Amino acid sequence: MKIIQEVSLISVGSFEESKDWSIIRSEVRNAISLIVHPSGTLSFTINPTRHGNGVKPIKEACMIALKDRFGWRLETSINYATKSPGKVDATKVIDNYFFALEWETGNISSSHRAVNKLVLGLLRGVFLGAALVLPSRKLYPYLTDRIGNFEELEPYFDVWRAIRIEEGFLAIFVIEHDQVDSNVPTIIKGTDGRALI
Amino acid sequence: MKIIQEVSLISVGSFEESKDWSIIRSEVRNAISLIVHPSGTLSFTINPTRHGNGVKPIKEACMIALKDRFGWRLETSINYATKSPGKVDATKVIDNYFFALEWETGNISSSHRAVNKLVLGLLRGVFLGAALVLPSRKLYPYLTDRIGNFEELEPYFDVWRAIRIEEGFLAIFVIEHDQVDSNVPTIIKGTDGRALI
DNA sequence: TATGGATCCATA
DNA sequence: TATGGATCCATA
Repeated sequence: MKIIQEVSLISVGSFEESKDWSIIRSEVRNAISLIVHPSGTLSFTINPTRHGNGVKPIKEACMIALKDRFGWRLETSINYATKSPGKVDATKVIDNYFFALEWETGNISSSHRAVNKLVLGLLRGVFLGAALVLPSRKLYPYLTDRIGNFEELEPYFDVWRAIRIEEGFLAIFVIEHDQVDSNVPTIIKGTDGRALI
Repeated sequence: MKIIQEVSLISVGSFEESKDWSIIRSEVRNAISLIVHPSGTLSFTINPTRHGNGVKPIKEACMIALKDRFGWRLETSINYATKSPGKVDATKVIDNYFFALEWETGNISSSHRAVNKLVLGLLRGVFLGAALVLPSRKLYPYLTDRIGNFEELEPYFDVWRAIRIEEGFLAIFVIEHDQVDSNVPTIIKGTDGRALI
């Protein structure tokens, strides 16, 4: 899988220039590059059937790489002191602080929650930085309908940029397939939502 | 239907003390009170089957009342100048400004988008004020699974309270059934999502 | 094609 | 019971 864009949605303070971010960024880039399809190949080729590919397996390889190669923790429950929202997909601990990563291939509305959650962690000071990974609009049509995608979230960026925060960093990685090929198998869909009809 | 709580999530400026808000508030309260089930009765009685009631018809009566009795516009497309997100459920025009209302019975993640959208309208200055209507956690178990509900959104309030804004007002109305009765029919579900399995 | 939604799933 | 998600629908 390739990264076609990186956006610093929130960058207050020096984290963006830190060594920590430089390392984390390269780990995330590296892990994303390890997502291939079909398995056994060296790049991510998608069958261009509209809404033809499920999203569940896509995240796998990236999460495994973050965990096994770079020592991240997966599905971390975050304690925000009081009433805490749930988990984030992956975290890396740096000097007793968390860097949090959310992989967003749920519904686009779920992407709003994901960003809100990362922002909350920054506000509470439990995250030093955070990142969201989501598909480009070019990949979007081939995946389960209404999956979160960069272009549809972008009009809301001003909301998060208006957050009053003392320190915090939030990056967005936009991912896309490397090639299109009707001969590769589609990615299997789960039984969620309305899949069984 | 009854309103069990009203929260001023954002209140910067004088809108909350204005005559406009006093009128709009009473219109919204009035419209919500007109939601009944089964139809023909005088209150909202729900069949307490877990996940047994669809949400689509619930909004109906309220929207019709806002439109027919109080002159609101439904499904208003909002022009936020540049890249604009879509529509809000209902708007009332006051001195060339909009008051916007979102009725949230989509997935809880969709409630995040709804608030983000209202906030964006406030930031852009196209809304003078805004309101979100959503079910209480007590009503929640009887509706389609994972519907937006107040208690699950509440942990995120600090995110929206941290928005840097010069002027704006955002209220949340929490609604609930008046009675529970196993003898009333369940509210019909649509064919959306995974309904047909 | 684009956007808000409605529905049910998986897992702790 | 609680939470993040995955899936397909309806409509303009």
